[in-house]
Amino acid sequence: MQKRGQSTVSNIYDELRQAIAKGELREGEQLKQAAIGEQFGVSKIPVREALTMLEADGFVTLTAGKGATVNGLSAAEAEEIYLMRIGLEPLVLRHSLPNLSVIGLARAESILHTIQSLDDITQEQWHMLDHEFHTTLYQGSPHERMKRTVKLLHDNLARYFAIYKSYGMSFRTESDAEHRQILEACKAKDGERACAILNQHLEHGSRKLQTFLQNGERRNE
Amino acid sequence: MQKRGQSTVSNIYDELRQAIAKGELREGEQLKQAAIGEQFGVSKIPVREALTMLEADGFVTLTAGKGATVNGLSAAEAEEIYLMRIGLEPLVLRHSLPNLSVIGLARAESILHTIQSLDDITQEQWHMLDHEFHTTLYQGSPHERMKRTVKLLHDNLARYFAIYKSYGMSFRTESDAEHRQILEACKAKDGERACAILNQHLEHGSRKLQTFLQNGERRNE
DNA sequence: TTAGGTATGATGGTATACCATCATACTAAC
DNA sequence: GTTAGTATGATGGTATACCATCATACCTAA
Repeated sequence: MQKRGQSTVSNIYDELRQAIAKGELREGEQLKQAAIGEQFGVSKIPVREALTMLEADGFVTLTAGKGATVNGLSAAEAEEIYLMRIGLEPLVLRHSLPNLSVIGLARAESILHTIQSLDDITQEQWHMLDHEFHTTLYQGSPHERMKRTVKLLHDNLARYFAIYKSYGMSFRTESDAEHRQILEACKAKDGERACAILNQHLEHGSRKLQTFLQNGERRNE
Repeated sequence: MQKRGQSTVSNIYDELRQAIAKGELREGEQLKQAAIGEQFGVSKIPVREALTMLEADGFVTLTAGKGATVNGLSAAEAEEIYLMRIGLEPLVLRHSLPNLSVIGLARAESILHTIQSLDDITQEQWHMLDHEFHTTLYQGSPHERMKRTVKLLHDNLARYFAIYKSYGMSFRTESDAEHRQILEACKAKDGERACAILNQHLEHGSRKLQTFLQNGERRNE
């Protein structure tokens, strides 16, 4: 029953979350406890706990007597998530910067290199590396709660990135350029500047996503 | 967070959260599922779900094989919560302001009157009214996710306010004065100014709480 | 033919039961 | 007397079982 180290519940949680992020589970789809339990070879109990956690994290909605349904996506929600990122991430970065080690900066740099060296990169990979880059810069911050919230926001955004065939190469190059600028400011320990660019970076990301959400070609439908 | 009707689970969740907020359950205390279940006349299953939610909301920690323990309080966490409020609430207020109805403003004003008219007010009452005031001003915002997060932050802060015999009348009067200034700026639809004062208001709140956490007299211990 | 009601099946919610694990205490041996 | 090992009880985790509720489809009656 017990998979080494990881608990049953978090396994189910991870699998379901990935399935939702990848769009394998469509919006509005009902998640049936018995079916999921059978799929994982467990009973409904751990499934219910995983669903409860998914609700807390904003991926599904539990309605009494009707079970869990996958939350829908909307341009408004995407904008809101970016707004929260704008509110929180510059603060995290600013508090992280003084404690950011040379090693951390080097790791961030290597992530940027990885992104640029990979010519043919999937949307998923790119988004993961993007997340990794930001997270690395935040590692100096002692604010675990904020970082957890930020991670959740990134995870929720992943769904939006996933539903597009191509997110536009132009966006990526612009984004990567901003990443580099942020990194340079961090190296120079210029918190003011780093935050300003990060802010801009997020504003740009938000706007780009909005235009895609209005004009872009959906992957599923 | 979780509404899910007035189900058994949310009842347990609410009761436990209140008990934690009031300090009836001390930090580090182990929450035994069987005992809680018996107390509510239910089995462990709904209790476990309530505990899962409490963990998601930051009140307890679930460790595999050891159950749930009440999270500790720390000056660092209090500061972090205020930092998140500073990051988020001005944004919410700014987006709420254009949609804020006259009725909403009137309600906020009446809350201020209530606070000032009540001479002998408990810490709990004051904190609830404070929360109510802020929430009312945010009601014009369409950003449900942000508002949910902000509410969580307020709820977590409630624990810190609860552990002190008196939170200091001087703080309250200063805070109330700032409330009024915020309200006036909102009435004038001056978002810039309202946000600036709100920011200051939160900074002050954070600093006051910090000094109390370092010097204040604990209620329990 | 249509509408309404009932029956049946599916699904969610919760209690009971069982097992694994951890902590604690007691006993035995050095 | 102290320490280590084992046994027992407490507790958490999960499966099974049962019940309530909701949806759907079929049947009956107007």
